[in-house]
Amino acid sequence: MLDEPRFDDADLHERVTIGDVAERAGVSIATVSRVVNSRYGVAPATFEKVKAVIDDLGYESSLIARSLRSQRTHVIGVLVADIEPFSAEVLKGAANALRGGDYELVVYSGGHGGDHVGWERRYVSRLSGTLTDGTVLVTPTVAEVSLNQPVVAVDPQSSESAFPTFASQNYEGALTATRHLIELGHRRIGFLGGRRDLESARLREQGYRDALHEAGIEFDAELVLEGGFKEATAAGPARQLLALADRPSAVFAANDLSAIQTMRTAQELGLRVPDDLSVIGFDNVPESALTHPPLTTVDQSIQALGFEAVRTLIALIEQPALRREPPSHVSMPTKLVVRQSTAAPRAATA
Amino acid sequence: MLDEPRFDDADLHERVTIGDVAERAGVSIATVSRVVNSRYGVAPATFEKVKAVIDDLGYESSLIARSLRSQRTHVIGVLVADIEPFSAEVLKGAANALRGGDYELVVYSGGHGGDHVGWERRYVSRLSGTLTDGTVLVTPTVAEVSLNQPVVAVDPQSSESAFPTFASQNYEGALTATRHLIELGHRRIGFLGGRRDLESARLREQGYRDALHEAGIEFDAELVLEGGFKEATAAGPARQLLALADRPSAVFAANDLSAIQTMRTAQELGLRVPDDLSVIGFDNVPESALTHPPLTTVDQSIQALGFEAVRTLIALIEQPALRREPPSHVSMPTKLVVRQSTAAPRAATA
DNA sequence: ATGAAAGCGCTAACAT
DNA sequence: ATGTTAGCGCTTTCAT
Repeated sequence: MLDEPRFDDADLHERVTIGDVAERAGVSIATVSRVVNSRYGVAPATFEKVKAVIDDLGYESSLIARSLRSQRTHVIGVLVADIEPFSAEVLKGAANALRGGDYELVVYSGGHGGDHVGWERRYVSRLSGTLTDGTVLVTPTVAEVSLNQPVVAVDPQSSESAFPTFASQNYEGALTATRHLIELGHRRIGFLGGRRDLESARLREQGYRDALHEAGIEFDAELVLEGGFKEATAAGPARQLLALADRPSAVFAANDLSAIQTMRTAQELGLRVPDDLSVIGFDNVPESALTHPPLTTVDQSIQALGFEAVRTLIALIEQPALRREPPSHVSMPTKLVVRQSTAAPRAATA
Repeated sequence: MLDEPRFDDADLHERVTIGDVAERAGVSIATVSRVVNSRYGVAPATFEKVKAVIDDLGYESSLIARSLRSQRTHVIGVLVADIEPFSAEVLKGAANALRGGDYELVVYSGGHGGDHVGWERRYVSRLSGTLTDGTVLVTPTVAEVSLNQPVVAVDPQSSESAFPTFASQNYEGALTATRHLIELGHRRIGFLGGRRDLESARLREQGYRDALHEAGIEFDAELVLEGGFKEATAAGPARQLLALADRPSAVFAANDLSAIQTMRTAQELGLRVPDDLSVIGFDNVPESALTHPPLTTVDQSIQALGFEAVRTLIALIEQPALRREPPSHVSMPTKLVVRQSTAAPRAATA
């Protein structure tokens, strides 16, 4: 029982290397390596002796040193720009796909919130061919990444890409969301768009436009702003939308985060949701249920996206022949989740 | 525009190494390294020339190779047993602390859900001294990890540990949760505990016991089971609790995941929540608002835990002198969040 | 100002 | 069966 615990030099043990083990066991480094990797050609007695020393010293091979030399690391990399509700759900799905298997997961996130186009190119080349056996790109800012190992993307730039992609039926989901508002009687519907470089953002906008069109509602460019998918970037456009002289009675935000920000902005402006303003989001991240009122949104199975992406990646890693096949482009269904942030407009029955 | 995109050899570009740059620029590897790391002693003309080649070739230094040689990597490691709602919130907080700074984040998760005691010892030694400048341990299974670089822990084994720890006021939170049930009129209250090796689990059980005691309710060992904090491990104990001849009218689950599992089990057994059974959780992960009915729970600021842990870790990395100070043990307040899974017991007013 | 060379911890040929 | 050796891509002395 330590009286006054301290992080002092006694705790700063030097790392035990393969050389330490070799020396102590009286064998060569190569032999230790063989034991560690259960290679053939080690005498049972030597094997046991080395194993004992390994246990004794508490040796663990350095993944980094090993990955520098050998091909397979049994590590899957996931590259995210930031850890926020959407990517966190992807990660949960990815972790789920790995459970029980013999792959480990390394998530790499830049500290800059991915505000730099091409960040993943940088990270991919910094990590791959080395640490990981394959990489999952989440909402990448580039459509192509050249790499000497398998890559798949979740919520890609384009589903025409050269590697497998995993997305939801964004167009259909956006149609459904907008129709929901129209059916409630809204005619003046704002759209707070996402990152235009992502296919998902483009398709959601198209769904919005087409739903208006089929309902005979004229498109008004004033009502369409880009919110960038993040709370910080959505704040300005949301305010702009709600400050309009002829304010929309409803806003379809291209993801939950910007929908949540829209609700916050509405509140700041003294607008009540859904009485004065209906808000609908997209994603159905868990956070969307925590708002007041709870957010109506379009559910996409984000975890399933991450799950399938990892499954496919592992298949690609283990069966190189598959890499010659045309890449699959998975598109998953969405579902309207009606909660309490949408209602009929106050003044109208339209 | 590719007609039928394929992942073929043309895409499998070899990694550009420092040697490629050196060769192309007609300088030595050492010089390129100096340019990359902005070291002194490079002629302006050489500097520019090399920089041009770097841009041209799209060279990025390998983090792995670099970390093998040099001390500082500007990467923070977070070790989690699995990516589930709790750890995901910690990660969001950690990412938040890194935003705008010049550290990057690597999350390492074993594929085995951390079902192996001491897994983090393994991962710490596999990664550290190399890839990362410091490590955040999340819900570790060991109290001490010896390492030649700073370590901090979130939701530790013990807040007596030799490194800084970050936890919530688990005892107080559990008191509050149990009192809430008692105030509603419950007398027969089950407790679905967590991983006993974690201090949080032990404190929550103590809070439960003490709240019963102060209310003059006799402790019944039959009503206390260990649920292991995960849905899979909680299922059995939850069923056992609800199948009791003298079934509890309320259950306090030691975290939200086991509370959610308890609600699910109740439903399977035909029990309505909260009419036939009240359920209260602990954590307030976003998922807790998604249940039917929404879960009453004790909120802990999980993201803040992750945030502060990273902040402290960075301070420890950048100011080695701090490592000689006694480690801080942060304890954050909790808050009861009453939603709809708790109510007065049906038959009694107690 | 620049290059040659050693070496970080490890694996994989190649010897023996 | 085991050891020797050559790197993996990089940083860092130490020469020049």
